Amino acid sequence: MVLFADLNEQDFAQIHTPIDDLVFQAQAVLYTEGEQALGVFTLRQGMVKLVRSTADGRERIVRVLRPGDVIGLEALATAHYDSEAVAMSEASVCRIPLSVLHHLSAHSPRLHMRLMQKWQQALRDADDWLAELNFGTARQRVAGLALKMRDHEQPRLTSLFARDDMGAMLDLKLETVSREISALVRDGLIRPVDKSGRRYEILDDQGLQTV
Amino acid sequence: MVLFADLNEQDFAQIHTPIDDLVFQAQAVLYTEGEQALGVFTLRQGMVKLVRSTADGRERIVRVLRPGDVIGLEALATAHYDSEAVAMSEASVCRIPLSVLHHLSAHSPRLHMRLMQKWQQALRDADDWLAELNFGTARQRVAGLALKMRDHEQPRLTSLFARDDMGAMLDLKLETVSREISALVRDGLIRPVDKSGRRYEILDDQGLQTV
DNA sequence: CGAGCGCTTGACCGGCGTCAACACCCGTGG
DNA sequence: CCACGGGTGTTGACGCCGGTCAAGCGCTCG
Repeated sequence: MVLFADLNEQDFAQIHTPIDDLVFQAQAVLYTEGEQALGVFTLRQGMVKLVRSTADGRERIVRVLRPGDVIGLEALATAHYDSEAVAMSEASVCRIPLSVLHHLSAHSPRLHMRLMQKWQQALRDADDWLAELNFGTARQRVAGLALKMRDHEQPRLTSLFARDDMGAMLDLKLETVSREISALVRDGLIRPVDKSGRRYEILDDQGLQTV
Repeated sequence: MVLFADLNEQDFAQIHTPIDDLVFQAQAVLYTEGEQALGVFTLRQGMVKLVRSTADGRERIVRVLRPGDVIGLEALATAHYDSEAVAMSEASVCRIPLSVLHHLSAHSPRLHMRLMQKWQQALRDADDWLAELNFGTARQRVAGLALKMRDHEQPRLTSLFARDDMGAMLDLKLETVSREISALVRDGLIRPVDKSGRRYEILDDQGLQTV
């Protein structure tokens, strides 16, 4: 598993509470902003978006989590979730009770280390979203998102999202997103591989970076 | 201190490496992006900005740290800094060697808890900057920054920054920042308290939130 | 086959960027 | 003491990028 990969037998023996395997449908809500936390999730398959509502009611996607990421880490510190988590596709997760993590992080240096890496990665991701995807022209943002969402196994392919979701990630309107994607296709930087508008092939990643 | 507030004698006895008190002048660089990390800093006085450079050379301020915040937490996980840290005013800090934190976080549950709270706070801050300050119109962003930078002791007062720094925080040009501040003053929401353009009094915080 | 949803495209307009001039503060030197 | 110069903030004119409103297209599903 994501967090337990390098635990030894002694560590596992300390886990007395069951760890659930769960599957959420697309659009299902894992938890809501401010909700009392039961546990932390690790993501095995699918994608999950973290959504925040501003004081005046607008919704903002602050990050997208992919397989291997931890969902709701903040619950470890406060027992509440800071944002809403919504499955963007069918998502299979493990739910790990807070008690298990609190106990193990104090008694297993291996899990302790692993958790710290996850904190660091989450913070780095958050800063990346701000510095790379929410900075500059609409063209630059869309190009940046296409690069960030490259497939790990097949780096020539990338996954985009519903246009209004992309708008909420990049602080653009969905029409602008659509226009910029069309422009990237027209300029020969990417090419759609299906008719859904979600999967694209990257033809010129050098060009995408220097847009 | 920020991290050591609730340690007991036994914990302190485990600290064998000196912890330096340092003072940085305004504009001084605490560390640079990617640099090998010597330690983690806690901020006692002053303000520090975290700056990232994008692939194409633009500079982006991802967060501003204030007294009580930890600078360079990511070094705990990777021994490298993810961004550049620059003092915005004279800043006094403590530098805590990585070895001290690694040792204590494994042997003192109190520091362990404290560190986790700092990770959570840093992540929440990062998401706040994205969701509240980099979303919506120029007016909303400037108003949001004024609210976020309120003085803790005197909530009617707020500290702004050099206009180009504010631009790098909000993804606006400095002229736009200047115009929007002038507009907020003209509309009676804030009022300058000195001639430097840095300190303002908040006259209508309800109005600022609902801009 | 029609209804509905999401994506695309067009026309128009407003907000923000660009370029420029100017005001103000402060330190320096005649 | 005042003149000068540089740095920073403000304000104006104008153009372009992206938002708004609307129409149209293609896919999916009933």
